Amino acid sequence: MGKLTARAIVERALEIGDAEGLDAVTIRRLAADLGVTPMALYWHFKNKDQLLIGMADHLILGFGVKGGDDRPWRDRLRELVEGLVRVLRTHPCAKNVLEQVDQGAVPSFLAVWNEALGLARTAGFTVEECCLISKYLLQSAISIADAPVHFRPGHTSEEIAEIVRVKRLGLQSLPAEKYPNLVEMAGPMVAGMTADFYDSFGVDLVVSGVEALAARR
Amino acid sequence: MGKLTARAIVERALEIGDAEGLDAVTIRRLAADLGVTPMALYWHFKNKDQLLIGMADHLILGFGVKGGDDRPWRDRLRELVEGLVRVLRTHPCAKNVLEQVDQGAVPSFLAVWNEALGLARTAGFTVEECCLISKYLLQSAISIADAPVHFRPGHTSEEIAEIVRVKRLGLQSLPAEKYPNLVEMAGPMVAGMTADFYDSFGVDLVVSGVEALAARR
DNA sequence: ACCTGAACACCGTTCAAGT
DNA sequence: ACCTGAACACCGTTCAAGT
Repeated sequence: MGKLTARAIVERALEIGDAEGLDAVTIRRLAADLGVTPMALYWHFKNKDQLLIGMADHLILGFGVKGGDDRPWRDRLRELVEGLVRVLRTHPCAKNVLEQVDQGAVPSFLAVWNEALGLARTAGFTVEECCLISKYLLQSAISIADAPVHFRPGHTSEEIAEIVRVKRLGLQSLPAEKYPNLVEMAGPMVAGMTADFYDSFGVDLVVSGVEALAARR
Repeated sequence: MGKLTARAIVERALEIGDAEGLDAVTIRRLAADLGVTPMALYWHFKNKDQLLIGMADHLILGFGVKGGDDRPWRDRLRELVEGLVRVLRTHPCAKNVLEQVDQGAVPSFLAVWNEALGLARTAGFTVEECCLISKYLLQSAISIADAPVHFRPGHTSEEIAEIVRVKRLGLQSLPAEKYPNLVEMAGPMVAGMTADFYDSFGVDLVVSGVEALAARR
């Protein structure tokens, strides 16, 4: 039968987190799902923080950083952000996991960070600027990947439609004289767009900022 | 004596969160600090989520959104992001609070969001683009405001120096062949920079992206 | 209106013990 | 090496009751 391994634990934890939210990922609940005592998990992970780090690492491992090639840094930067967004997008709880974790303790995240640093460096920025830019790039990818309600798996389309409806009503019932733009754009705001739009326009937005500053020096 | 009011509760909660981290903000701990029974808080806030919303609202209330004036949207956009960053910077737990909260339930946050939407609209973006851009702008401001260790109040400079030292060692002891850039730049990476650098360069980065895309249409 | 007391169902985690 | 059992110190929250 499925042996209790660190990997199996992490994967089950991600399933729960994706389907029911990260709050549902509890040592006790997770153990019950795995048919095991809560304490059994402590043999594989020192504590819950380490489990979360394991989850974060597993998330990003799906995105293998391909090291140096000889294309211009703009292309490689765009590819990095696009790839990261695409991978994170497959897990609804990705943003939550990465927020709760000490990112410096996640090996696969460090690999991406290292790559971003290198790219910024070859773009000609100062060391301090590279630090800020690399952090900013990863953070932006995470927030862009944090999809609106629609893409969540594990929900029927009726459930999703209902969630969207409630959210839209919430915005539309706001005082229109205080938040005119929000009320007016409530529909599109809440509707979310296709993942493609997010990927291309969102990534454009982030990458363009870096390119603009690079061109300015 | 200081009466128990929603405002007093929120302010005490923010003090605890800033000084000891948001995890330390617990209904029971907060009540104890206020010299009151845990249940007393439930009269003023329906549950802990509402308390967090109150905290988030209090954070951003310090930043009054000044509505329409006639300057070009670029200037107003930059001012918006700068102002938001500056206000959030005063509270170490700001990012954490805003992450945990349903931002659509925070009135003062909605006001900023509404303003950002309007600015994006006058910049000539489509409705969908405005939605993405406004979310992105606020999210970026939050992440830029999330200062490196240095600015934290409530710590002596020795304590801060120690924290930085540990963090730097953590990076430097990484395998240099796997994360060459991280190891090399560990110093500046962890050192953090002056708030001014963050404010100007960070805000530049974000705003430049929007400007570049606006110019492209 | 505003607060307390006692209770409930949950947490993460430790520690000794089993195989 | 890998897992269990019992216990500890915490949570958020409800509900009835006090003033």
